[in-house]
Amino acid sequence: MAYEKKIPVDLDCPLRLTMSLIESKWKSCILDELRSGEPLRPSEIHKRLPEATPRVLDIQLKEMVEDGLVAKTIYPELPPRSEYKITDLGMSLIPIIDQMLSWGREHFDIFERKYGKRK
Amino acid sequence: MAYEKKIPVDLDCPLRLTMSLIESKWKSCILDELRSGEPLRPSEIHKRLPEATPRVLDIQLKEMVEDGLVAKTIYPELPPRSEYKITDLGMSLIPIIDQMLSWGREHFDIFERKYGKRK
DNA sequence: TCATATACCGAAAAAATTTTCGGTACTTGA
DNA sequence: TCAAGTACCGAAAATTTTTTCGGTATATGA
Repeated sequence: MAYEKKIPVDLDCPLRLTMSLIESKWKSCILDELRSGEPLRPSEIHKRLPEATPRVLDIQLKEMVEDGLVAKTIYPELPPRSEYKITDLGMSLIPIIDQMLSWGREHFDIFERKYGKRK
Repeated sequence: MAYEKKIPVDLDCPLRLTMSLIESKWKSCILDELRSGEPLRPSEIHKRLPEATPRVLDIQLKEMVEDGLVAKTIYPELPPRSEYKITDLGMSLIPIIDQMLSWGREHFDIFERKYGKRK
């Protein structure tokens, strides 16, 4: 396989288990994009997260499918079409995503002051 | 400086801002250990998180101090003594830690079945 | 015909993170 | 005297994650 984590998830501690499912660079954002329940094509996800390379989205979506957070449907069409849809398990993480979103919005100014505007 | 992140926190998106403060390997666990408000010495934190090397705890605590999640007190004694205490800002992340803890406990069995017991 | 788009994958490079090891300096207890 | 503990830091190695680049295959529209 092209790319594989040594240990898929961390089973030692419930906190690290949860973290290991969402801690890589774009997974939490992908969950947020899929939260409506509407299935999205990879190119559409890339349009919504343009700073992520298509390759890394591909890799992380694959892991999320493996972990059961997202379901993939491949349509045997040409040109190829596939869709990713959040699962019930993935949806159960949305309250955590929500809390992180509102924490980030609430405390944004502290870090903007501290580390300055970027871009 | 010995070790420094290129970009301390990610200011582009509130979700990634929050994630960037806690996503490295032991930060969420450190917050959980400090949540009582009781200051802990580095050696004590290491005792509670024995799988983390003292070096990585040292590095991550330093970043957490820099980010304002933890406060450090150095006592000018010999042998040296220092203590880390969670700040109000760090404490405001505890509800997120709690949700991740209970999510992990709730869904532990799925991943144990899937990826097997380790250790 | 030819560029573009679709989805995906391999391989290598680059970057980031963590581990390992050793060293500082001083104390206490065996 | 000597091992162990305290906190910390530098440097290099190892590992993990992300980026970059190119390639597969086919269809559509200019």
